[in-house]
Amino acid sequence: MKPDLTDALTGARSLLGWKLIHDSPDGLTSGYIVETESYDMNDAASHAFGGERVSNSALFRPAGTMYVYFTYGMHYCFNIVTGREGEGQGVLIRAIEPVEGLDLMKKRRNRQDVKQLTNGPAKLVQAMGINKSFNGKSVWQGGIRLEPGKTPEHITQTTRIGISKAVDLPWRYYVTDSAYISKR
DNA sequence: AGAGCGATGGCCT
DNA sequence: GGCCATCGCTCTA
Repeated sequence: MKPDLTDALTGARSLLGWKLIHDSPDGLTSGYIVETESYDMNDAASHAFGGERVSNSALFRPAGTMYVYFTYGMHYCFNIVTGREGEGQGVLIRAIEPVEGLDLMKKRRNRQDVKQLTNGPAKLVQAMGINKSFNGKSVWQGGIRLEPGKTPEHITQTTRIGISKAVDLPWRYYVTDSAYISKR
């Protein structure tokens, strides 16, 4: 059983509710995906805009490839590639609801408040122990993986966060009732 | 509740 | 040199 990663829009919606799991040497952490954003190659806000380069090449691999990038000099963010190889599209995972490994998440984040552990793209990456070494690898082959979670009751669609181009595209999705999203 | 801002480094022009 | 798909702290209200 897999989420529908046919394209970035479908993928962003389909991934909501799926359980993201990282079985690391330090322990297992997991959470339900509650907030996502779509990006594609024809989208000026996307890292894929302008075509493939060394830094964004993972985005041009097959659906299910992970794209992990470094930004603001200190943070990493995590995407799941959608579409076909060469299309340069994907879904940014912006927030998850913590499920397993809460103590480990607190330690990695150096925060105790459960609602502050994973309610942002760089926060969940830190809490889950995701790093650059996963860039280019696939969610279908171990390490970080997806399992069916719980189907969201209601989904809100709105504009994306933290971008300066294509700001009006409503390509952000979140589980309406979730207490673990980055922004309402 | 919301605005402002510093941290910090890779990448593009 | 300037820009970032961010975060957490501080200040004002």
